[in-house]
Amino acid sequence: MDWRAIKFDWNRARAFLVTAEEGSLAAAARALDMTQPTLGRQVAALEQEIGVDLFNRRGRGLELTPNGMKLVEHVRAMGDAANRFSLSATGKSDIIEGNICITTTELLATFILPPMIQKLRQSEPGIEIEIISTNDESNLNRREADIAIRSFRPSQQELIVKKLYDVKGHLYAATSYLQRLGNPNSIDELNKANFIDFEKSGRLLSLLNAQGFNLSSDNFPVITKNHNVQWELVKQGVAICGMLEEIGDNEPLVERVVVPGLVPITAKVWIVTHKELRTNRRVRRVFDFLVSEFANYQNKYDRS
Amino acid sequence: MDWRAIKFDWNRARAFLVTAEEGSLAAAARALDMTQPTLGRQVAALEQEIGVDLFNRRGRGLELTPNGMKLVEHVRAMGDAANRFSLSATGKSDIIEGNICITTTELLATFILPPMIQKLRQSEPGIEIEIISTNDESNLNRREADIAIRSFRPSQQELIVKKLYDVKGHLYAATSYLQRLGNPNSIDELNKANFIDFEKSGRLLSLLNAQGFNLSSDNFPVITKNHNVQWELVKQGVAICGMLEEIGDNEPLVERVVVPGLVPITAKVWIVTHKELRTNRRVRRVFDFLVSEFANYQNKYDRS
DNA sequence: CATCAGGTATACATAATTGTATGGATTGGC
DNA sequence: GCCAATCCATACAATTATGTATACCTGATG
Repeated sequence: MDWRAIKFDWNRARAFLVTAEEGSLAAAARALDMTQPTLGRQVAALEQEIGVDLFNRRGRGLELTPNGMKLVEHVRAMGDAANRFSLSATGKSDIIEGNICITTTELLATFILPPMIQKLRQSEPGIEIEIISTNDESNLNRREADIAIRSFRPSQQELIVKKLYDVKGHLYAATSYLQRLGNPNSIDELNKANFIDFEKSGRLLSLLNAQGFNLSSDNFPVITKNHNVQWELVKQGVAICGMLEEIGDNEPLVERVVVPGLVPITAKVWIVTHKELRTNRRVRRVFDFLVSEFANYQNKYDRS
Repeated sequence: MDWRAIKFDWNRARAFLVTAEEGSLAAAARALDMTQPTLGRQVAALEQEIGVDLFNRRGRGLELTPNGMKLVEHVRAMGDAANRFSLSATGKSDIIEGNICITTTELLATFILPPMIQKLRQSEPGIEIEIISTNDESNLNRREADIAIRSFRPSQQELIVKKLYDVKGHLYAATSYLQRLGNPNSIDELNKANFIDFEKSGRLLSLLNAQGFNLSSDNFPVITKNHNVQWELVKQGVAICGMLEEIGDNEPLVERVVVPGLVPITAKVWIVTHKELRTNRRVRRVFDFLVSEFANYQNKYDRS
């Protein structure tokens, strides 16, 4: 067999791929933990090697040429295969030391995960933990994380999913704020209150209106995706927001908003990992640990 | 987007792939024009990076571990994509300078191609030519060559095929050898002659027996795939072999074996290139040049 | 059982790649 | 129309990967 077509520097293909996807050399360099000159040189070397202009240098970032757009398909295929390789390789590794990346919501990352991670670090000092706190869905097939903890069952195939616990939440407000509202005693009275939503589309809005509220966007003067910010605003008496029962009940500055007809918010929390990774000792250790910790957490809370 | 899974050194994946396919680090190094220590270090680094043993070091060569066998599937996919990338990239290149690899039979490479290449080199000094002279079928999809000139239509898809010329051949023998045989005048008399075949399976044998000969393997005391060797043996009066009409007729040491009922050997010669390469200026230049040269060649010979 | 061919691993010098620092250029906002 | 931010290209130093030479190992062969 001959390998003429394979002799080229594959790292240059990688540089091409990431640069094309990220849109600029600088962004690609950040993504790959390299420097912009390095990426620039790799891409330039690839262009010279194959004799094809891949990008048009524009003031702001780079732009794929028509040829580049066709060729990026192939390096994307390489990247997909590289992903599968990496995924499968990690699954077959049996060394316990190393990095584990967990992605979860800001709520869980802030209020629930930290003590668990502390405990895990003590029992497994060789495992380094990286937590990506984002409310965006992440793609485990691309190994954006090893383990995800989400409040929905992911749609992707090839994943292992397990229910962690049933989360229960309520509306909370600062005592001072409720007093200012005149201690509302019905849903109707709450219709003039202010709430904090995650996004303009109004997730909380539609949830509450489904329960008999009659809210409009006027009731949501503050919008932030960041749960911590939400919570601080509520503690300061700015508005009302939803919060996990166990967190809200333990915060002295706030109290549950209790009116007839208002039912608790419930959701399920799932832990997810890629099928391939389940066979990795390190991933399995963390996965099982979290499952067990969340079981303890739920039991402890249910009893109290 | 995150690129955790893609950050690893892709050249190490390439080293893994070629080593697995070739069976040893040394062979892989030869295939990639690198040195064995380099390949060894790359593979070792990959093994350490992913924490998986890919090969068992054995005295003679390396042997894939079970994990390695599974993982090589993915790097093979990377390699296939790399192939497609390379193929497509070369097709989109518009620089005329560079290397072109032509594979053809020993016969054509020795007797017909050289003057054409000489002429091409003069008109296109920027194009470097590499000629692979082998009677084995080569795989253009894997870019073992850019252009192939063969006496059969290749079965592979994605190829561009064009008939170059009709080749005519005869049996030739040294005058001295024919005298020793008593200047045979019939096929029957030739049945006691010696011939030279390409391989043990007996391509020439079956060809001649189909024409009324009654030959066995005893008639083929010398077997060599190498046409040059065949031809030299014939000139020395060792045996009879087939040869292109225009070459044989111009060789004073030999003469056509002419007996009643013996018909010329005919075949078609095809030029082949990959579809993607046809759009490459360099390949197209050489391709078109060869088509035109072979047309001239056939005309010139037909008139004489 | 000795020899030889082919293969792998290591030491060291060399070559190539990478990072740092910096200049120049373009875009978007005020 | 200017300023700030962002990005690309280049010079030089530091790091890293590579090749050469060589020792050592294994399996085939006579």
